[in-house]
Order: sequence, then C-alpha cells, then structure tokens
Amino acid sequence: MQTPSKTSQLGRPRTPRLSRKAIGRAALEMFQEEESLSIPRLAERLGVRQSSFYKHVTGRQEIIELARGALVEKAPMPELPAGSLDDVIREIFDSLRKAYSMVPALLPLLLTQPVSHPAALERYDQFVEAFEIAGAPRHLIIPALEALDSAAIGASLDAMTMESAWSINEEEEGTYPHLFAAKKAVAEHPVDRFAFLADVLSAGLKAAIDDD
Amino acid sequence: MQTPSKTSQLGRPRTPRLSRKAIGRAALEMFQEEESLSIPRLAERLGVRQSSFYKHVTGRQEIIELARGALVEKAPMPELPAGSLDDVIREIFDSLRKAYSMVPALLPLLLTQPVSHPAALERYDQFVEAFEIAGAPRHLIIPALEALDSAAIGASLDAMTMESAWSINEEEEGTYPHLFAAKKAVAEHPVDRFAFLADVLSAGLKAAIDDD
DNA sequence: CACAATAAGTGAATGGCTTTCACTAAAGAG
DNA sequence: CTCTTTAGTGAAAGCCATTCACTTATTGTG
Repeated sequence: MQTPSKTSQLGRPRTPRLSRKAIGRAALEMFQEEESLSIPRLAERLGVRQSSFYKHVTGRQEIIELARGALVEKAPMPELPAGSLDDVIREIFDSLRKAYSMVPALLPLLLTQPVSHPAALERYDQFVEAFEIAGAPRHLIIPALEALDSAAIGASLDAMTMESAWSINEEEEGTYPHLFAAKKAVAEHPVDRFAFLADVLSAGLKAAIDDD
Repeated sequence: MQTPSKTSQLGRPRTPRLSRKAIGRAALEMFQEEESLSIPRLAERLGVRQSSFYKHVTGRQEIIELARGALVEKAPMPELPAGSLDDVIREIFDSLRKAYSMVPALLPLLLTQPVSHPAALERYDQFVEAFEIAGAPRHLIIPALEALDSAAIGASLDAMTMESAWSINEEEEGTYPHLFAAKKAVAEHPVDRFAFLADVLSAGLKAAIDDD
C-alpha cells in the first residue's frame, strides 16, 4: 500500500515524481472516472501532496488545459485524404465527437477557456489545412470549425444528461403536450443523433460555403 | 450600513423574505454581474443568511435550475407566426441565442443538468408546436431542437472566451500556419457568426428534414 | 379559541476545496 | 566544491456548500 521508499518524503526527490504531461494524463483519467477534478484527490492518485502541483502549474485552470492536451494526444488524428469538402466536414465532426464523448464531464470546463495547449492547437491547425485543401474560402474556415466544435460538444454532453435534455414524466403529458408527443415519436422512431447532426452540418456548411 | 429592523432576526419573519422566484431572479442577476454563483454572496444580496435557502431549495443545483427559469421568463417568446420551416428555425435560434448571450457564465452549468423548470419546459413545448405546424416530421423535432440549442450555446459562449477560441500570438505564426492564416482571413473579412450559424442550421435542418 | 404542527428564518459547525509560503534536500552550473 | 535552482513537503488561510438544533410566526384542527 506504500511505495517502498524508506527515506524521508522531504526535499527534492532523486527522481521526479511529476511532470506536466503526467498531470494532464492523470487529470483526464480522473475526469473520466470521477466526473470531476479535485486537486487533493489528483495528488493522491499521483502519490504526491497537493502543494506539489504548483511547482509545475499555475493553478486549476492550467491543469484543465493539460487535460485537454492529454485528450487530443489520446484521440487519433483522422485521415483527411484531401477529399471533398463533405468528407472533410464529416471526418472532423466525427473525430471531435469521438474524443469529446470520452470525457463529457470535462467539456463544460473546456468551453470556458481558450485553447492554448500546443497539441490541441496543432490538431486544429491540421483541421484548418484540410478545409483549405478542400477549397473552403479562408474567412469561413474558423466559423465552420467553431460550428463543428460546438455541435460535437453539444452532442457529447447529451450523453451526460442521460439521453434526454428535458426531464418530464408521465403525469405531465397534459402540461407539455407537444414536447411529450415529440419525445414519444423519437422514442418510437429512434434517430441516430450523431448521424443526424453530421447530415445537418455537412449540408448546412456546404450550402453556406458554396453561397459565398 | 444596517437595515433598520430593530426586532430580532431570529424566528420566522412576519413577511417572507425569500421565495423560489426571488431566488431564481437573484441568482440570474448574480451570474450576469459576477459570472459565478456563490451561496454566501447570494444570501448577502437578498439580505438573508445562507442557511435560509435550504428551506426553499434542495441545493445549489436547484438554484441553477431556478436561474434557468428566470432567464426564460425574462426572454420574450418570439412570434412564431405559423411560417415556413425556415422562418421557424431562424426565429427559434435567434431567440435562444439572445437569451443565452445575456448570461454566458451560466451556460456551462445549464448544460450539465436536464431542463426541469416549468417555464423552460413550457417554452420548449411551444417551440415543438411551431415545428409541428411548420410540418416537420415528429421524430426529427427533438433532434432538431437540440441542434439549435447546442449551436446557440456554443455561439454565446464564444462571447465569453473573448471572441477567439484559440489563443495564439504573433510569434507562433510559424508553428500553426494554417490556423494563423485562417484567423487573419476572418479578421480581415469579418463574418457575422450568428448569421453564419443561422444559415448553416436552416439549410442543414431543412435538408435533413426534407430528405426524410 | 387554544394549541399542536408546520414553516421560515438564524447561527454555528463540518468537511470539502484551491492556493500560498516557509521549509528541506537533491540536482545542476560555474 | 560551492552556490543557485528545482521539486518536493506541511501547515495554514480563506473560500465554499450543506446540515442541524434552535427560535419565532403562521396555519390547521378539535
């Protein structure tokens, strides 16, 4: 239950116990397993005291950014084989939602801060390149990418709020008749939300880009 | 510096000092002004002790849900004049983003819990009705509404992360060349993100619905 | 109309969280 | 070899949400 280090825990250790990469990975893992981040518990996971983090990181926000980096490094970069705009859109959306679906609890926190982790910037840079190659007008690439990102996050978050964003029960059928009917309709005739969103985005973005 | 109530603060007051509605409104206001919610500070705003809330509410999450209700009640229901599907989509998206833009800091918290406030459910029920009247197939209404909601939240959050989701500076031009070029292109040729998204969604949703 | 039950406040306490800072001991530079 | 820097520790400060015994007013019941 204890590392066999008999020596004192004080002072600089002979071999480093922490690194920014290890912190990011552990934070990501914690989000996946516990759906939240607590620095004391993260320290426990890493066999370290909480104050140690502040030698590697300025604070909680930076740990979250490192988790973003760890997520990007864990998610494979898709093949973007210089295909059509449609293929590019679908591939990017799919890779985003696959990554985000791994850690829904992290997403609200990622939303509130700009992307600064190099691995993440690198990944977006490649996405932009793919848009360029597919012939998208330069000034529309960022808006398009943001739209894909938002949609992927929204879709992945639905997994967290338990497959239905609206909490109504049988007795309220009369109170919210249309909402209730719509929920019943989609239950009886299930729709693959991801495929639906992918269709919406590819059709919509292509139209917006072609109209330019 | 003190309310001139000479009587003791103990025991049940002669007239109620709190209500669920007042709590929701104050919480919404606090999110707008301070970009976060703290129960001690909310108590201060309402001239009450923090423990008092727990007579009206089960906890923090419920206060957040009351803030959602207050937001819906503050945002006007749009005219949805039995128009075309396209009009319905644009009106709903526009009213959602207008509402969400008032309190970007609240959005990440709203995302993590299902909608249960009656005023909010009522509002979504009317949106569903508008989709029905416009002739959307019943089983696609919920997915379409979720898409609009996600997009509106994403667009409103961009306002918070300071108009650019990616934090890169001049020196990194060489490191992320495509991203940098795309950012420059959109700076030189500004795109109205909301209008762009509205176009994407209306074209995309119409296509997805018509294809059905 | 008395009086029990309930409702709406208070105050104090608990246990969690993030961050800071003086400290120690090892690593690395000159 | 000495000096500075680095990577840990431990204790503490100052937040936060929630609980619970308490007080006082209101409401419902016989």
